[in-house]
Amino acid sequence: MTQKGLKLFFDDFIKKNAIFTDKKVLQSQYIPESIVHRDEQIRQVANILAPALRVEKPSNLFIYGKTGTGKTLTIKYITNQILESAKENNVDIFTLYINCKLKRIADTEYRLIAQITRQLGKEIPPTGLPTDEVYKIFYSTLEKKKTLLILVLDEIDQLVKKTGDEILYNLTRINEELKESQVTIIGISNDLLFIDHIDPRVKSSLSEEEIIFPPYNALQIQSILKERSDKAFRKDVLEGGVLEKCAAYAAREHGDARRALELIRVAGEIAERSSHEKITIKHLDLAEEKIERDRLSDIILTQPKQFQATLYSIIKIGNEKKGVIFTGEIYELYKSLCDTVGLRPLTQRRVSDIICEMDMLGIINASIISKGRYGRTREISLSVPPQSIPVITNILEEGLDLK
DNA sequence: GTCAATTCACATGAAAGAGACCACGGTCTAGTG
DNA sequence: CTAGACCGTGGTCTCTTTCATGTGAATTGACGA
Repeated sequence: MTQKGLKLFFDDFIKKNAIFTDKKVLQSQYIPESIVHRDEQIRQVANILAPALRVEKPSNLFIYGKTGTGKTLTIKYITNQILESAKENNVDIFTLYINCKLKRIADTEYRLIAQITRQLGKEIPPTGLPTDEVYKIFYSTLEKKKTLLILVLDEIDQLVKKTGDEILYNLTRINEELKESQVTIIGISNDLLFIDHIDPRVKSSLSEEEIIFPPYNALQIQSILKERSDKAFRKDVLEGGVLEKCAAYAAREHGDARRALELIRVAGEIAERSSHEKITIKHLDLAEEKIERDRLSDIILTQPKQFQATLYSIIKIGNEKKGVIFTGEIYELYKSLCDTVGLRPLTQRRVSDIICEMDMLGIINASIISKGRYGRTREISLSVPPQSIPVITNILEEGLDLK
């Protein structure tokens, strides 16, 4: 494209009838003015948190629900509202929202406490201090504030899975240590069985109240999509059936509204880029493919070489022989691959874990089977759509310098 | 034929080590008046 | 005399290894009918 051509391109871009009117409505951080299909949950949460406005400590609260069922959205919405009323009535409330899954921010005990303290306005070095020192600093800054802190810990199950439930025990004991301030904890978890796996003492004090967010059904997702897309898109850009199909996709995945919104947004982007005036079902299919592909290459690129080598081995074996693959085969190929690439091979123990991680990430399907006399192993198959395999192979070969 | 013991090929768990990163306090060094 | 460089100690964090233990059904082999 010449430079003059570029100017034309941009001019053209502006003139063209944009598909979006307000794209951010479809992004996951967006908080709408009203939340549909969650009246009951909102009422319950509001009831539980309302005492805060009278400076009484609300009960700790635990919220369960699969991804994309509006947990985070609802909590953010309600805490915002509470803050507003608190401001009007001159009540001293502080709310903090922390996502425990964020890497290098709040995914260990130290980091979580440090992050909370930072948000309270006290700088804490990212490492180097003993953990109980950080606790002390946290207590004293909170004590100085003399406030009621509502602490929202999103994806708390991830944190506990990684670091153990000691941290929860410490958190629930905060109030015993504090005189001037109080803390209410709201835990949000995707894992419905999570609470059964933690220490009973912690359990009783942490989940004084429990609320479950059920998945949306296809109809509900449809109306959510309808409402958002009315704001996000220019009128009549959605071809008939697109919304319905999009909702159906998402309902299939345990009613994940976030996914549905992402899907329709990406479909819109694809349509816009290919200068279509309307979003069709074809765009939707393309969008689904693109999302999956982006997700995969994102995962692969951010993983260490060892992970890539293992995945490459799996793909290679999968190409050569149809059907299922076993851990032993992968490890053998992986070892020789390390030899050719000049990588120090990891132990089988570690590779076994890597395979398990891949399963979690949804790149492969692994299930443990026993072949009786012939041992016990994982039965592995790729769960990547076949058309993506060449793309992935390319990425891997590049990452591993195999060309 | 039946049934318990054996056996395979890993899975899974726990603990601990290596190496990167970092804060803190003490000591050394060079520059300044 | 003092600010800044430098060093040692002690801490966290991630990735990994080492060692130990667990596991489920095909196979084996003893046993009795």
